[in-house]
Amino acid sequence: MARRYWLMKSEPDVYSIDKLKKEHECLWEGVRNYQARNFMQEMKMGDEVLFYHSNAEPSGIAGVAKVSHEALPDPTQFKKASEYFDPTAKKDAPRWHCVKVQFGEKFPRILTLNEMKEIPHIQDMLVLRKGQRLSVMPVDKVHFEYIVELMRRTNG
DNA sequence: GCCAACGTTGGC
DNA sequence: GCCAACGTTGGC
Repeated sequence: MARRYWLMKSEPDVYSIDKLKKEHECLWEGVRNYQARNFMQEMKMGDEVLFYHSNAEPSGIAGVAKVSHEALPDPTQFKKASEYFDPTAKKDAPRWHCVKVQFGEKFPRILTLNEMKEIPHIQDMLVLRKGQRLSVMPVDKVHFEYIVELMRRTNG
């Protein structure tokens, strides 16, 4: 199956692209939405990810990451002390799964949500749909490539 | 901090 | 199965 493309949101106060760059790889734990979880379960090694900073100043796409491990049970669902603890999850029947992602590149600047709204070529992106609150969602290849190219040209 | 747009829960 | 209440997300 062909490589797929995704967008994953993270609040930079919680986990930013700089932190991923430093740690090289991370487990995308804490997703507690079934639709988002299901998308992570579809992810394959090597799939590419737009790393989106949400609830940020400004919000927007901060860079690119790559799926480095396919979905596995989210360990935080079993940890009582975790804010992501889920008492209904059982070890032999985990409810939440998450992938690992690996740092790809950090854009020279954030491609802000406001800018994205002004780019005619990418208006079909799910992330721009009003009321779209998913934290993990698919992205069309053409949109992914358009954004990456745009930000690479932006350097100067 | 506000609040719209969702998703989830639970009473019936 | 309906739907009101509640919780969460995330832009603003």
